[in-house]
Amino acid sequence: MNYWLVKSEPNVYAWEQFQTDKVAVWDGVRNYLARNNLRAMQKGDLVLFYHSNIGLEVVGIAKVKKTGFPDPASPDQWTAVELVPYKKLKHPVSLKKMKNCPELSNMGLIRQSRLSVSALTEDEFNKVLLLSQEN
DNA sequence: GCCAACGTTGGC
DNA sequence: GCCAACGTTGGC
Repeated sequence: MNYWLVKSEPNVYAWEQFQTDKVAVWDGVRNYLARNNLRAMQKGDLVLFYHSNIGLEVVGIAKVKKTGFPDPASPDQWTAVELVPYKKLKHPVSLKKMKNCPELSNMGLIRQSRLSVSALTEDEFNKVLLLSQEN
């Protein structure tokens, strides 16, 4: 089991829309490191869903439904996956909160904020869930 | 292969 | 709206 974090701008594709859709093709990623992360995803992996630009918080957990397949727009080079909503967090976890948390200082989101798909350790994943229990 | 110029992302 | 960080491009 691996853990990941994906970013989405809520004015482009928000968690609420994702929940309505029940499934989302995660394509359009045009960064090699992010692509490698997409390719490393396994079915059933859990993925934190982060709202960038607006909100700046982790709002839910998604699950990998379909593993890396060719991005329809650029099948030779790029990769897409399919995600389904798994759980909405009880309380969103803000970037500020994560930045203030020493255990999360190595998190991909904080170290390299521009990376759209990053890997998380199990500890980091669990810590974010823990923070989402608090108000 | 280096590096300057430029574009994009995303937090503030 | 600004700017730092990062990736890409292209001239040399």
